[in-house]
Amino acid sequence: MPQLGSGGGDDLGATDEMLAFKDEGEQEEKIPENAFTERDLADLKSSLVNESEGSGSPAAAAADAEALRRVQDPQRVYQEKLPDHMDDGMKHQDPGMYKGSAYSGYPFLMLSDPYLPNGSMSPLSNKVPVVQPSHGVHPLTPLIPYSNDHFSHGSHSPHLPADINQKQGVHRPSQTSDIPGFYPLPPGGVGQITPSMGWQSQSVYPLPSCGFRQPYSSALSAGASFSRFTHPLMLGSGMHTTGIPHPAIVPHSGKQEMEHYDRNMKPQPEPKREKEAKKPTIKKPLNAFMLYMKEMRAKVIAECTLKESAAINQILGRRWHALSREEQAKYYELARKERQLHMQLYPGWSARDNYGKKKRRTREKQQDSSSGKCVQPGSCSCFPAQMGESKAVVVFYHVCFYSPELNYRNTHSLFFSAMVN
DNA sequence: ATTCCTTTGAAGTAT
DNA sequence: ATACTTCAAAGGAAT
Repeated sequence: MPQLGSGGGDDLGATDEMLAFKDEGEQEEKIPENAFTERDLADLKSSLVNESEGSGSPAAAAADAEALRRVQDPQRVYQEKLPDHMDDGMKHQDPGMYKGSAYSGYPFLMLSDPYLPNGSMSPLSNKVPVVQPSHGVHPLTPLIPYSNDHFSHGSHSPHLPADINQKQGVHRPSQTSDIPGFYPLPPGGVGQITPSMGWQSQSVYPLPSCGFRQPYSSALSAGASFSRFTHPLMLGSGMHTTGIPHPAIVPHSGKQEMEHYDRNMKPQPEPKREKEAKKPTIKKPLNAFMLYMKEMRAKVIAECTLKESAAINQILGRRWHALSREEQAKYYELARKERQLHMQLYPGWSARDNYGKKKRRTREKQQDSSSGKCVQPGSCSCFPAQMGESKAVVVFYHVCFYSPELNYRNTHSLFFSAMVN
């Protein structure tokens, strides 16, 4: 049986990479996993103050921008340094977005230019192992679903094809034979989830925020919450087609549909078409960082007075980078299993299925601002021009820059010319 | 009521 | 092959 972390032939895990961030200036010293540094707080609070103090004046706006830049520098530094510290095969994301700002020292005058495909289920779906899927489990705590006990006792299930074709003609990454090992089916098909042993028993999902106000032990709370807390989604439509509720399945678009599902089977006089349109959405499996956030968010909230998720997430991002390889490996492994389980449960599902379900103003903004084609940064055109009786060589630059810190994109044209007789 | 913000990673699309 | 985009969670803030 394939071993965890063997990596051999595991396409799914191929993208699980470790990050080693050990050389980021001030963060060189490793931040203990459970220690919320005062610097985190200070940074965050100062950033919040800076943001809130902004006024409409240009000077203040500049100050805000600078403050924002300072606050976000750590992340940018990480991004910039990422390639230097990636392990083999590490994917580098959005490098361009975080490259040095074009602001500094700009020497020129600038002329601004204005899972349930068709309801079909794989045969696997009726054979969901009892092992709690990671979706339903607080990923950190228990790790229970992924404990060695579960894996080591698993027998290779004949029900699970080594390679699942998820969509017609679409070859998804091969399911490796270790999947059954992760989610073993007890001999004799005992592994089927019964209505009483489904996702309800797991509380991956956050307790009410007030529950985090007290000193918090993730292991304790998560473990203790197994039977006491039920994810709200599970009350409604978070059901797998097998009848197995799964946190990844949520009503298509939030509360309204939730209400629809919550009304305990009351027949809703809806047009058939509308009903079809409201198929529950199968969420993406959580990646390593998301799993980490789920676990650590509560701690961070408990350790500071911050509530804003954006601020919390900044801290979590920094702490994530401060984790050791081993610590991160734990989450990468969890995430890998999440994906594997997700693939088993929703063989035909694709992340694309959820595309376009979020309306984003930023997307529109970006499209607007980039609608005037962003010329290749640094591109230069040089052409002779006729100016009266003289000729001029005009060098024309289009400089396109984008500042992620300021969420500002602009294209500038600049030129200089030399008269040639 | 809806979207934004903010993070990283996976997976999708576009070139 | 590479670059870029979208979404996953969270919840206060902004629209």
